Amino acid sequence: MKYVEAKEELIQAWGNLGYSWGLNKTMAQIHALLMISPKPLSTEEIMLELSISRGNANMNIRALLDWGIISRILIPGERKEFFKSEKDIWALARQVAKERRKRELEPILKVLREVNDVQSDGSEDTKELKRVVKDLKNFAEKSDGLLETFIKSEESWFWNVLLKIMK
Amino acid sequence: MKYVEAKEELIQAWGNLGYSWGLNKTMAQIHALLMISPKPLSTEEIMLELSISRGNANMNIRALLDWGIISRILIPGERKEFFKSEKDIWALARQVAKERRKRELEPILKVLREVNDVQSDGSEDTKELKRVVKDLKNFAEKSDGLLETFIKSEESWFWNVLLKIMK
DNA sequence: GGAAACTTTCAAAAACTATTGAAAGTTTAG
DNA sequence: CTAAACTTTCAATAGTTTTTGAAAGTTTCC
Repeated sequence: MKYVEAKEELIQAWGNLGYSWGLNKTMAQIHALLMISPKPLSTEEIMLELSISRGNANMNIRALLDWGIISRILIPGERKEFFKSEKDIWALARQVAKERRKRELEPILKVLREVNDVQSDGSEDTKELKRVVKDLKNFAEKSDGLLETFIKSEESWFWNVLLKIMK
Repeated sequence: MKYVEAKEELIQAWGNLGYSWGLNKTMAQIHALLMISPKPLSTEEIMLELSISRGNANMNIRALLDWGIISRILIPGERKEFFKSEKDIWALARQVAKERRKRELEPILKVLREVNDVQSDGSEDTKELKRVVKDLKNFAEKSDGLLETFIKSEESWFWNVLLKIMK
């Protein structure tokens, strides 16, 4: 397989995966492009490589900065801003986990805690609801704890533990 | 908090979480409704409770069946079909993990394996690409293994192991 | 100051996804 | 066989998200 072909396939595939991680398509593609680029790229270069508009590039670059998975680079003697991606996939995964925890898990935990003290009127419906909420809450809290551990962990330590589990 | 209020909040919140797990909004809401219902519901009842159309109800029920997270129930003496959800959240999480592994992780692994044998022409770009692909592949394969273990594991065993990790 | 280089914004357009509901299809009971 | 009960389909519509690009804003340099 040729370089250009491989590059395109990879951007495509990473775009899809990023999408299922909660980024949007363009965000994920910009990230993929920066991942495989040996040097930082400017907005201009990103627009050109991915054939996207200036506005689109700008917005998604900002979103990536916001998620903390790419960073702004100032090159001496250049007026443009350049961007580079965190190349360590482990760090990236941790960052994504952190964002998603904040954006997704925390809101549902809040609701579960509220709903938890629904008035029990003794009916089947209420009983079932209470049971389900209890289970969900338990599950969500355990997941939250696990995520927290993951986010704070060291790569080698984590994989070693998992290796043991997977045996 | 009153029952009806709690029910609505929960359907809403579960709808959002389901969405971030890869279901769509209505799918997730139908699932939430079935989760908290003590008895199986018919399409009619689902339509009514969620104020959605027949077609929409039908399609999303089918999608849930497809994901394997709800099941069809035949009640003797009734001609309608009824549906109930898997109530064990652990089993549900495992099922979702299984589907997403199939839908998301497998395709990218395939691409990574293909892209892996790009011709190295000695340039910086090619070197960087190879490096990134190697890392991604390593990460994706480890994740795949972990997911596999999770999908096949027993609840109590899994949480016990994780509890130990999290200390 | 003012012009060039660059970044940000945002309303409009395009692309994509979800929903409706009526019609067609299927199954069951008598 | 036929009517009633129920399920499925799908073209049209509604709703949401993404993208565009031109204009406005900002920074830098002489």
